[in-house]
Amino acid sequence: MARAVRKPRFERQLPEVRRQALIAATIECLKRYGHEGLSIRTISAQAGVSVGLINHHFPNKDELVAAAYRYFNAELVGGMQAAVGRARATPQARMRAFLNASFSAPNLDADTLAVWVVFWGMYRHSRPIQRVQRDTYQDYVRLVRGLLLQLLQQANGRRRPQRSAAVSPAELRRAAIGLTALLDGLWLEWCLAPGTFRPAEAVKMCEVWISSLCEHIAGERRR
Amino acid sequence: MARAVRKPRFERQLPEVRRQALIAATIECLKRYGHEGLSIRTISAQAGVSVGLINHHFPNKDELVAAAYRYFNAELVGGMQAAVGRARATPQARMRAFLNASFSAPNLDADTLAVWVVFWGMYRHSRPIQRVQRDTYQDYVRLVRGLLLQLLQQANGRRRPQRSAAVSPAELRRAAIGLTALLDGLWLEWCLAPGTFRPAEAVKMCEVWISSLCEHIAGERRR
DNA sequence: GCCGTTATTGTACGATCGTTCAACAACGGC
DNA sequence: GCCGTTGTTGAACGATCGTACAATAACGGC
Repeated sequence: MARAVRKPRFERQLPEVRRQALIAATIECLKRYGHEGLSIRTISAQAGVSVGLINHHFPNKDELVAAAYRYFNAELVGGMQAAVGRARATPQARMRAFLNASFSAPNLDADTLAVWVVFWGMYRHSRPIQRVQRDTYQDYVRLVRGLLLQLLQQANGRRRPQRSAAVSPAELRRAAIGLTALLDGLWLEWCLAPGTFRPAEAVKMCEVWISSLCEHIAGERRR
Repeated sequence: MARAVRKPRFERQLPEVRRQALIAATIECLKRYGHEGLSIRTISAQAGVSVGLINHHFPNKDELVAAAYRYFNAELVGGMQAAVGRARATPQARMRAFLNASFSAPNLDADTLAVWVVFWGMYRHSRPIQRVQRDTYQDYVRLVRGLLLQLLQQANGRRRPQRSAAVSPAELRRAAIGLTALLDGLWLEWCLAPGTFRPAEAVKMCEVWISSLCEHIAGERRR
């Protein structure tokens, strides 16, 4: 009888790989069990490792959660940037790609909202979470402002082709605030009650809002 | 020497009074410590009572938290209705009162947002919280739709005074979805970063959005 | 095939959690 | 002033939490 091949009790992984697996397990636990899923034992069971391993790769639980938050943020912003990058190079097409990505999976999902909400709930009392927020939020703001700036400059240029198509920082600021609010609000509403409207309606509402914004700014300029 | 007046070790309260005090303490703990403030010991300390008293007035912690959520919701909706009730009886004045109340204390407050966020985080996994949400959210929706209906009917009536000023349910539905989204989004943004714009700007943005909505609907009708 | 490195395990510890419950005491009724 | 009702206390319980740590074993280098 051939000697049985002894199966290893566990498999060693590169720290980088294991860290990422633990981060993924953390997010999965948040989706499944909400805030109560954020325990060392729940996460390690989800990842298929022992309780002690987490503290070998992360100094403590807060840092693991912060790393998961960082990854979650990066996934969102990265997905958005990629969607915009795949679109045609016109301001309209880029903005439409951004809106479509905002109102489709994996962003438009009740599980995803649940994860965000738990992270937000920690924001005020967790230093690591605050650090991640500060680092990553700027990327998102830059993306939105960039898309809006292109659109507004074009709208200005069409109305006043002979002059500079500059858009004032104040105008851009207000436009970004408004669009972000409408976007987040619609996204929130849909995730909380998915049946009440279709994602395409949300995209349409944002586009209507943007176009009326372009007209308004151009109108102000002509005075 | 006069006999010292023995000070009572504690004061008995009517169950109604004590329950309300425990609810207030729960909300206060949420404001101060976030999700981690939601422990029996933290809450009882905040209320100045012993750990055992909570389970004398509430069957368990979840029911106390749900009662706090119910109270928090009722405070919001009640405050809004009162603000609208104090306004002049014109649709514009009522809507403006609603918007002003939305973008001022106690609603527009980072502490308040923190409390909401913790409640939202429990929504998917706590039956009692779901029950409260179902009971109270309808009141808010009814208020917003009522205010919008008045405005839209008036806008319709002015454009077509000779005919019925009816507003289709589909139009009202879309209007309510959009206004709620813009409102919530702006409210969220302000609470997260209070410095970026003034509350009055938020009110103005909502009013601009509503007026363009009125024009749009009236325009559709004229075709 | 042995060895050193280190990823991994699993027990153990102290703290804190929600809940229970017997004892206590405040206060109204008489 | 005594009594019954019951709001209130605080110790105790078992469960679960995050973390520490010594033992283990997988795997690459030689």
